[in-house]
Amino acid sequence: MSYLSELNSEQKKAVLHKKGPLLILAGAGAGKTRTITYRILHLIKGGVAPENILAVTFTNKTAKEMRERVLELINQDKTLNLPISFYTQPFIKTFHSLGVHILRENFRELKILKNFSILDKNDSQKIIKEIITSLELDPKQFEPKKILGIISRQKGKFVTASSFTDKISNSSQQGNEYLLKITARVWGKYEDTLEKEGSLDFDDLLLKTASLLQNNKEILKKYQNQWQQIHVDEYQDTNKVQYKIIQLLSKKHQNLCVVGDADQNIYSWRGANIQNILNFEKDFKNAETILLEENYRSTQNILKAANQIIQKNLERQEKNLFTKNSKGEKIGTYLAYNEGDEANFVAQKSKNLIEDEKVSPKEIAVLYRTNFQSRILEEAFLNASVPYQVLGTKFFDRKEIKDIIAYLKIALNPKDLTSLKRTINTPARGIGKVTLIKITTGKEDELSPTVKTKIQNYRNILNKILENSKKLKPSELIKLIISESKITEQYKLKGTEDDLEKLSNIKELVSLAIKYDKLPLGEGLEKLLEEVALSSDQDEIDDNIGGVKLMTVHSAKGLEFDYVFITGLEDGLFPSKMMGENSISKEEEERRLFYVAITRARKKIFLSYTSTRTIFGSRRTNIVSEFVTDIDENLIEYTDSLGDNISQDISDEKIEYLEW
DNA sequence: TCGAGAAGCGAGGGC
DNA sequence: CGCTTCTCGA
Repeated sequence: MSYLSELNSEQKKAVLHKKGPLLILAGAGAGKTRTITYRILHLIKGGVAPENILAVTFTNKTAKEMRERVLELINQDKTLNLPISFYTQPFIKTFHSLGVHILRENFRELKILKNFSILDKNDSQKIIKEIITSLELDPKQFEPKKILGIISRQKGKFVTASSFTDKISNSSQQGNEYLLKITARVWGKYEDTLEKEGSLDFDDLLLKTASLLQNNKEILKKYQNQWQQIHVDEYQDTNKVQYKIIQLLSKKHQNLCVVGDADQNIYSWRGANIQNILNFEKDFKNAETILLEENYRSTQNILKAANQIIQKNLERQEKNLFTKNSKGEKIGTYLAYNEGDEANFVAQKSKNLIEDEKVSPKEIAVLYRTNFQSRILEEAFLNASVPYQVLGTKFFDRKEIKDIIAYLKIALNPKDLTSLKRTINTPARGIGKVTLIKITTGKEDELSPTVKTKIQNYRNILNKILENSKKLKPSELIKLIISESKITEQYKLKGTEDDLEKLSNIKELVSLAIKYDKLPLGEGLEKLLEEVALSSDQDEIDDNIGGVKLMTVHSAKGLEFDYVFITGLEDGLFPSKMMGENSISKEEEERRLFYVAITRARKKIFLSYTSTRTIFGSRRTNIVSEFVTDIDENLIEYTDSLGDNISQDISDEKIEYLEW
């Protein structure tokens, strides 16, 4: 039982908990991953079959790490002699891939295509826009993004298109009544389109799973028996539908272990329902609650600052993180003239850390509230020749990659009109808008012979891909797509830097596909497309590249670094203040977001802010974020542009300094 | 149908 | 300021 000695008493309690609901409230850096993985090991050692264990996370990265860690623990354990194969592993997945798994296994019951396409947000938005136009409405007045946002939020609350229509006609809505009515109409058509195309959007992956489990006792029973021990990570970020899935699956055996931290609920805007974690003890009878408050990650100073920040929130479960780590360095702050100055400071300070203090670049993170802040930072890192990696420009979102993937998607799902539209004239084949309309509305005989030939050529390409999709391995199939579609030729013509990058991305796609080659034919392609659809920003992190990581605070959730820069700490930017959104709960969520940012750091934090910043081409004068002034003075030091402590010089003028 | 150039518009966080 | 959409001529 040596592994138990590696745990503190509370962690041990959680690991030893055998039956019934368990709520683990784990502060940042309190070892929750460790607790879950050890718990899974302990269950297996106690005789639970690995395949009866389910663990659900939010990102692929966490799922993958957890899976690897569990397998490692199992393999290390001398007393266990389990033949662990792919099919007898604990099932450790993200919510969305769990959904995909269940939906594919039950496609007949659901009357959906086995190889349904998964739409990303862009695809969905395009469809919404087309519908708005087709209803002879102005997409500028009824913004597709906004309407999709409403739909997505509703879907996350277990509302369907028809129940939404009922809901809005029954309620005496004020003001936005008209928008909601339009939304209901658009939504109905949107669902029709998805059904016709054999596609599901992100929300469907969860929503359809939940309703399947709710409406079909037999199927539910099967999964309840399959997964007798269920774990959920980041429980504070689950929405109503995810809650339902978990509640149904755990209903029979009642062995549900959820881990979370209400202070790190930062996704309410996409439906995360903080009540799920606050009400756990009410929802699941006889639940045991364990509090993990010892932090193993950060210095005392960092933790003190974090506690000071979060204590200002009213809606929270009282909890106080402590650490046995050393006091550590003070929190650095830098006041910049403008965003360029700020970026140079960050890049320069990083350079110093790397060169003078031998810090590994990958142990440094630069965080910001919004993605547009990354541009100038990236520029500064480039100029300073400091290796870096920007998260947020997803590989699978690049045009050249999406184009090739669209060909693949058609191979699996010929009804996928979204992918057809994407590929039919990529690369340019002289098939334009008018032709496309004629094809999709069945007026093909009206086309001229030359156009008909062009269409036929395109169809020949598709057929060839379709035939070969049953014979070739994923990477081979992609090579075939590239050669048949002649997609790379346009990039080979001029050979600009941009083109060369696209070509190398395409090469990378081929090598990325190789890892699916060893799976059974068909399944490999399926899994590849699943990765494409469900990959997240965090999954882009490549520790082999090893540069300084630049990312939003949201993407940094769950990660940790020795050195963390938190930039743009200006009132209105962070905390972000969007028009018409100044509720208390929004303010508290911004605060939680800052709390997440701070608790990423092990050794040292730098806070930076600028007195002027150019946004949308216009210059703005800022005042410092309340988050900076909320931290006790004696935890803070003031830094000059080289990162040297200048607190002494500045202490006299400090008040002015903070109030410009 | 295509591509260049002009014009207009919009700017949060993400599986 | 940068991206998308629109417009127009070839």
